[in-house]
Amino acid sequence: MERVRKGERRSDPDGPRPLADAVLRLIWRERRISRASIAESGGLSRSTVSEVVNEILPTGLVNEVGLGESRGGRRPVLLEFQDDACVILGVEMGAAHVAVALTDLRGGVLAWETREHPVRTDPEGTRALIAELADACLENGVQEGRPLLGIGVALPCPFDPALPDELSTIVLPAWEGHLGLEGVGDRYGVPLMADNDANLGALAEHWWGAGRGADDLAYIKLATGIGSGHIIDGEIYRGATGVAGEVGHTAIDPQGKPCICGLKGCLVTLIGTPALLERAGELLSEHPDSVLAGRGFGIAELEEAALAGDAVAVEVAEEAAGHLGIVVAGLLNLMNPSMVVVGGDLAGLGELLLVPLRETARSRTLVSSVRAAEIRASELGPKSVAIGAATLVLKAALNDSRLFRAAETNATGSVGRREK
Amino acid sequence: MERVRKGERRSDPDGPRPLADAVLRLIWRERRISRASIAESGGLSRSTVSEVVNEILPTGLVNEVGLGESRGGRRPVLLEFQDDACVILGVEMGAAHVAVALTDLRGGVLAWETREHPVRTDPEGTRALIAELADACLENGVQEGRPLLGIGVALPCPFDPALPDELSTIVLPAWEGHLGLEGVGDRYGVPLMADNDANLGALAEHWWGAGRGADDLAYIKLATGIGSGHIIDGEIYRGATGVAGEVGHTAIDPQGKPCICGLKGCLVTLIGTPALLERAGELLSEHPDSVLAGRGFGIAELEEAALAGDAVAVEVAEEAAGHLGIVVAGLLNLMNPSMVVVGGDLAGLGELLLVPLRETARSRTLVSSVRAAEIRASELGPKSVAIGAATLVLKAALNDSRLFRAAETNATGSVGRREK
DNA sequence: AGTACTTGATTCGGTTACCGAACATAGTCT
DNA sequence: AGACTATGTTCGGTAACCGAATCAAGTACT
Repeated sequence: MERVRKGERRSDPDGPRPLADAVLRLIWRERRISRASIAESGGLSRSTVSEVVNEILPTGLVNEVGLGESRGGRRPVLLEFQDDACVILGVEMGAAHVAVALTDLRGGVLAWETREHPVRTDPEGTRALIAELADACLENGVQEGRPLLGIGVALPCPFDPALPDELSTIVLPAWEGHLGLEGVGDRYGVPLMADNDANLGALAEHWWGAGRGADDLAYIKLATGIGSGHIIDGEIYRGATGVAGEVGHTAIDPQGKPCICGLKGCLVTLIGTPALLERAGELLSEHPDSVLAGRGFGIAELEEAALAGDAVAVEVAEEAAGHLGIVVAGLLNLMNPSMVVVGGDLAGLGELLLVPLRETARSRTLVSSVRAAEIRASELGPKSVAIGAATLVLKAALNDSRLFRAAETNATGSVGRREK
Repeated sequence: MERVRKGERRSDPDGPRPLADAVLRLIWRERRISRASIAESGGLSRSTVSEVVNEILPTGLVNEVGLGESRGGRRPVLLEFQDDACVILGVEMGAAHVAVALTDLRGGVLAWETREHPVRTDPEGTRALIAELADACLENGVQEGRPLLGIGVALPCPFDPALPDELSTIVLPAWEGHLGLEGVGDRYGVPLMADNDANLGALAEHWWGAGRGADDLAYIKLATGIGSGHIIDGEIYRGATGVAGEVGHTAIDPQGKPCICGLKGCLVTLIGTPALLERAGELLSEHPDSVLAGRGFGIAELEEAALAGDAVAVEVAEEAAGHLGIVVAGLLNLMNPSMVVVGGDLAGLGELLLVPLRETARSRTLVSSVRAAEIRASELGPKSVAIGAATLVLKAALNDSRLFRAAETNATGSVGRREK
């Protein structure tokens, strides 16, 4: 078990408490653990652990919950992390919808609200909608007195946390380069933090979903656009300017269709949602017996048809898997993750997508350990990005427990909202 | 200026000294700095800095070298890092040659020895050759009494430092999976550490060459094979199993020539050294007036001809740049480094290679900040890998100065060799 | 030149965050 | 019952810092 990183001398009594935070993280990770086990796995003395734990207990994040099994001596007092001590809001801004999840401190979704909205063109309405859905989540999902820890926001565009006020004007021109969500955080008196949607999907799958235990993973989000998020050594990888993961515009076929980006044959022109629907339409002319024939259909219907074994839908999915496999192979060769998680529109197809995807990817990768990387479908499905947004806040609080302390003072008898 | 990471409590008097190491690193980085400036930029008190510096001075790694300019008060005593306090051996094992560099603590090459050798098929002879060249370097390049800090080794195959005894049997079958160089380290009584050659090329360019200041960079090594090394956040990135950077087998043309790896149209089948020579041969039949016509030529002659403006050679280089550009574009989109450094066989062509490379790469990348990544040629040329091997040792010592202390006790009056 | 002020370096006492030893507690094993 | 073992707490000790005071050596103003 890795040693706890010990703290440095503090001059400021309100400063960070590295050791207390490290112990809190350990308890969080183990869920239930005794003081003696903390000392052992953290490389600390029992006296220090006692001291630190007694500092943590009054926060309510950890409780003593009875005794464990004896290992030949006195039975240990079990400490348990209280997953419901706080709640977190995770907001997903899509290109054309908003979703809000309310989670506990273990990634569990307590409430979920989503609505279609022209996010790209209506910043003011989007801000109001986020507040509305957040209120709804807090009213439906919160038990009395549970403080709100913070709000995480997933953005459908590149985002550099180093420059939080510089939003990409390419994807969201109407937003004029700034998010303007400070008001939402102020409304509840909690911190607000943001990141790119694919990054947060990757984070969620790493913490709670298909990617548990994989410290180096790539998450590929298939939708209208195609992006990837990368976890490297357990942390979100953003690249030099925060725009890593623009995997959708990898050129597959130099002679392919022109893309909005100005290039030809980008992955997104082949397997972006519009391309999939168009391809299905093409195939329908040869297969008038398909269940999709003669009616309008969207990606949900296409997915359903594929699962039902419809020849056209299956063909579309297999072609998409082939194209995606080429890019995944390049990704494996270059970055050598231990896992690739596929999320978004087609992830629900499961093995129908994964089998041809794995075959293409593995036939195009060289080194055996690269080929050994697991390729899986998202476990969290459409909620992964919003859950990841909430996880961003949880991660920050576990790294600096002052966020927990700030939230406690914020607990209200009402739904957690604070009238200022 | 970033704060120095303060030390944890030590129970072991021979344990690591994080603060002393951090101060030493700061002095190394600034080269000349006063105690007061260390306190300021490290976020420490002057009293602590005095104490720590007085602990460092007796090691001889840092000396007081006179007074600096007054800033309105007493003139500061300047401390200077002694770049020549130790020497380091950097060994490059290629597929068919061995090179050894002796460097100081600032990446300066004090001696350089290289010889052709069938490394792949002759492990025992290679080990003896490494020892021979190392001896030669120490005899030529070392001033009396300079201790040897350690030996770094660059390997022409994937290497996972977590499993140092499992060598890829694909690239080096005759080595039977283990390096067997412990004897060389023992011979001089110093530690020996290894890594992949492209990783070490990246490290060298990041520390001393074209990549200085770029905390996220990719280094692409063009040779018989093609590999890349990646620096992420200032550290070598190895991926989950230590084989990241297998960029040579990215598929460019699914209908292309078969590659030794079993795929078709890999980058290496288009711009690996043999492919370049073959392509030049093809073009010669149409251009009998080329300076290359009617004689045998290797990559050095091809490079020379291109620099002289020979049409065939220039055409080969430009085609190669185009193929490489496609892969570089994918790399930029995926990993968003701030710089790409091209090293190896063609790097000497300079702008002749870089201009078409930049054009292809930039025309195939989307986000403006990705396109802003600089694409440069290696500054360290053929020595970069061996220098990087030495840098691996330097880096380790700067992270744990006990290595320096161990080396001091090892100083000999002779060439640094120790008869055991 | 003399004086006030500034910056640099050292000394020394104080504080913090840890450890270790001793002890109380509560279990198992024979 | 007695020996032994593991858990948790108390308490004194100490390494690794800081801060204030002091000495040192420069600049700036009068």
